[in-house]
Amino acid sequence: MNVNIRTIAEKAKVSVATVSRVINNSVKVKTSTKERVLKVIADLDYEVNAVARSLKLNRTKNIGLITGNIMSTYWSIIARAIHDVAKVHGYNIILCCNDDESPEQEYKYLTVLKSSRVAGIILVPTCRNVSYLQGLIDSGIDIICIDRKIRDLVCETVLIDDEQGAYQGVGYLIGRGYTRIGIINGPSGVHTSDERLKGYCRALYENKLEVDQCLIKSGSWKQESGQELMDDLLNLTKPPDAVFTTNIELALGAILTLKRSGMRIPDDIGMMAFSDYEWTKIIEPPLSVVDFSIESIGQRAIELLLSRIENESTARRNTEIRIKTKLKIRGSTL
Amino acid sequence: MNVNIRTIAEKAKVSVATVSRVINNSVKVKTSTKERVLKVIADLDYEVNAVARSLKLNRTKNIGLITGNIMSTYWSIIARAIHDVAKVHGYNIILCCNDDESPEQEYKYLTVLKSSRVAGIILVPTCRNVSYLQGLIDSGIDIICIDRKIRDLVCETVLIDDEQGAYQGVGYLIGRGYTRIGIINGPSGVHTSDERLKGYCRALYENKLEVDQCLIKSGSWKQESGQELMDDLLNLTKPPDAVFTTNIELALGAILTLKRSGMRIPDDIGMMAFSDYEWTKIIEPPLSVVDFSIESIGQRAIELLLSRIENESTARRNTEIRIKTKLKIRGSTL
DNA sequence: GTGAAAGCGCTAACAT
DNA sequence: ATGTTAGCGCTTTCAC
Repeated sequence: MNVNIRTIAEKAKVSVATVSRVINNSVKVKTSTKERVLKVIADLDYEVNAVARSLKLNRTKNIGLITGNIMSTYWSIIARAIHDVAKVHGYNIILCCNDDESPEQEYKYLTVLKSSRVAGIILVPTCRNVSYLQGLIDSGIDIICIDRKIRDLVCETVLIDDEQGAYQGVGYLIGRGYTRIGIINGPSGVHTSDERLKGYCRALYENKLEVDQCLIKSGSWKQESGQELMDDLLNLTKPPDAVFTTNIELALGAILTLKRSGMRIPDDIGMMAFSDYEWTKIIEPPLSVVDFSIESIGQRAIELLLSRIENESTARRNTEIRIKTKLKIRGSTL
Repeated sequence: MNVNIRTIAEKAKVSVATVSRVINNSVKVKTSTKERVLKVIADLDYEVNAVARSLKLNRTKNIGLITGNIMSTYWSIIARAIHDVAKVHGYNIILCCNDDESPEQEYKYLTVLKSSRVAGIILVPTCRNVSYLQGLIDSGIDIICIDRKIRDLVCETVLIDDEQGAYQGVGYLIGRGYTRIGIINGPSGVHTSDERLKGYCRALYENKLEVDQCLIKSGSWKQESGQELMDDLLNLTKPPDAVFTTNIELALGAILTLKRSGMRIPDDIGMMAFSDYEWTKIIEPPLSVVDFSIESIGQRAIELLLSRIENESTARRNTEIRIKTKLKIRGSTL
């Protein structure tokens, strides 16, 4: 027995329109009437039916977030940042995890979110449904991409300065005297991996070091992958004297392998990772990293999105925000 | 220009009722008609408006998850497990983080979720809005509590065997010869902390060791708290010879303090934590823990919820599922 | 097997 | 300042 706007109207002896006005504070309502209505609302514990309101307005207060594996620190920090800002503005987050980078899953999430009339979407794109995405955007759905830039897509995007970050990190290793530097990377073909690899290559190139394909390893973003790829590097005829891993899970796996093989960091091998996390400070030696503000990605993205939503902005913008990186040197590098 | 069920009906020369029947596969529709309708739907890229459907049915396909800080590994694993099962059944997750255990925030989330007609709610309760919660449950909203049992609330609940877990862990420490065992705990008054403390006390008691209040420290669940409380323990006239931390963030903080003070684990001090995580294996020495399947909590909870939702179960059940713990002994204990 | 029509709870244009 | 009413897009009862 749900109490609705009509029940309130009857009890308060006003029309439903007036109740609606009171609820929304839209038009001036005589103070005495307003108070009477509010009293009835309080007495009956009335709450608006958000679904009905959404149907009428053709828009919900929900924001879709299509992200990677929420169990990974990285995505969870971003999700949290988005959640917090959204909350302040009265929006809920619908969480969609697509950790295996599946374009089909992405497509499905997008259609479901569209069908449920979300106010907007923040997306970590697989970069495969480009024309579908452009269609959604052009049809007026507010979408912000994060973490990856899609060439040929007109869409506001927030990402890390991946190339520059890797360049800094690898450049530092070179400066410290390492000459055979391996890289343990995510899947190739993915924006983030490709950009970080570019930075790695540029650092070598500018320092007149040869790029040895044997030293370039790529796999999934997961810890197990870090373990295996580090094994591969160790088994090389000429193994590396330093390794750069492009995320923190990969670093975890790599270090695990190194420990098992009895290699000493940083003497036998130097280690540096892209992205910092809490446990990097308590391991022995503490890990040197390319650091950046992960939450900024989420914050900038949700701010961008909310400004589109609330200003009913419909312009086809192609903004690109790049979060800066900076080195944190600890004990894992000479 | 949104295409709706009426557009489809007109183009397919049928009534809206028939279109609805096709969409929902509800009643038998003549094959030829059905195909004609499906063709139009495909041609026009029609998708049902989930909001309108929800208004009619008075229920959405969204499930509210009110949890702790999603950035903490623990909650993210649970959220992920819930998400995955929900996805298979066609439900979305609305993520609500309440990491500071605020009853007001919890109340607000509950009202918002109710107002947006979620199909059900999975809640990590603050244990403060008990009568309000009972009201919601009795009014027919399906709610599953996780991680904490609320006395006097008739509600299906999934939690860890906290008392037993702590008992096991502390019992093991005692068995290894430690006699002055400190505990770094979460906030007192919270079910989880209290239960784990009980287990700690029981282990001491059954082994004829005195419970020294100086050795019982409680604070927030966060890393910083672990750092500070470990400092306190170290500054005691008679510091502990082993420490049991009741979650993994606290362990991280405690270890950080230990490292800074030059204490050696496990010789100067033994360490054991409640709950395992990946990095526990790469630190030196690897951490001994009381382990349990975190995702099981989420899985059991969402299964319980879905069975209530889909069977339209309205019984006032008081099921209590407890996840079992088991020791993982590594190098941080003698 | 199919259609007509009521109605879910709300907002907003229009009328008074 | 307030009331009347149409209609958002859908499901479902009832009638044929």
